[in-house]
Amino acid sequence: MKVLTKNTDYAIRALLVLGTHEGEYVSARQISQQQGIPYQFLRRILQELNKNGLTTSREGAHGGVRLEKNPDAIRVRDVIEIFQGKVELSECMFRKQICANRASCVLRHEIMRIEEIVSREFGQITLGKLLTDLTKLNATATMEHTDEFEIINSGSHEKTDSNHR
Amino acid sequence: MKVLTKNTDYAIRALLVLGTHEGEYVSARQISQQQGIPYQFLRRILQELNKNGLTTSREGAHGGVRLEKNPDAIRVRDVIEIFQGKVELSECMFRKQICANRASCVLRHEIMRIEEIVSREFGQITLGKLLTDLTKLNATATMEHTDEFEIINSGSHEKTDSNHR
DNA sequence: TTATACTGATACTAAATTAGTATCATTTAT
DNA sequence: ATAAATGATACTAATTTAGTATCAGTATAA
Repeated sequence: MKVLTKNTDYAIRALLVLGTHEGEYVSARQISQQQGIPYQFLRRILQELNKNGLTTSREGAHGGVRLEKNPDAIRVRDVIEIFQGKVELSECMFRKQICANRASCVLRHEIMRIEEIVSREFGQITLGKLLTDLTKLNATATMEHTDEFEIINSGSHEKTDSNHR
Repeated sequence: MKVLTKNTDYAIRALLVLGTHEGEYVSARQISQQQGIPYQFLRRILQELNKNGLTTSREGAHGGVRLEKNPDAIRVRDVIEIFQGKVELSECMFRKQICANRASCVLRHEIMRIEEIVSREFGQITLGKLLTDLTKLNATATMEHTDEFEIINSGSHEKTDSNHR
């Protein structure tokens, strides 16, 4: 039972990076490398965030993406909805044929209730909150190396795409 | 964001049918027709329920599947876990590389919390409860035709598989 | 004025999951 | 014997998720 897809996961991590650089434009390449997210995949994700008004971008050298909205106004639920559709009954075998069958009707009722809970919970987690958590975590973390909160993606199979032609 | 797959959905509906015939063996064909579930697909689902001890079966003519456990002892969560894996972090991009990255770490923390809530909620819904709901629904439902709670699956594309060779 | 570092747009492929179908062997009631 | 059932398992199709590639255009700065 997968709750978050990579899309959403990467998007939130990217937003966290942007959140630690508020006002600045950060390039997809930089985020990709810092977070170990496949470059081209990330690019599409960032474009999607742009289209949804969470970020804005600047083209050309020294360009990149910048957080547009206030971190406290960005809810994890919003991001989930961009990439995975509504939490509440998006995939609905139900709405189309509402209670065509009473057995699915009673089940549906319970599922809707739980989906509402999940929606509410994800609606309460803002980027601002995550950034605070991150700061705390970084503060506690026995102050060693790493000037960022990176600690890359344990030597996985993923190439960060080193296309510096 | 799909919460239940067809597998799970069909399984629960099948269990509801069995629950309304406690002690009796009901054939896959019968359930398939009553609920509009593709026959072969349902067969595999029932075998899975058997293997997990929720039901038992009898072969041959007049055979079928029978509820083995008490409806109050069957939780929707159990069924979900059979077909979709654990609610809590089954798909874990996390457990394998726990907090390799602090950004995913803060996110993960929140997701785990929500998954626990979901798990708890689904753990509280038993087949017994659904059966009660169903009975009420049937009682309220302006007593017309339909001697069962069927009202088949609105003329869909699915064939119930009329393989009566 | 040209090389470089970027984004925009979009098409494509690959992998994984979900959904559904088919077949054959065996069992059991009649 | 035959029909109605399950057991086991292999197969296909559809959908979703993940990832790659390419080309056009823009801004900076040497």
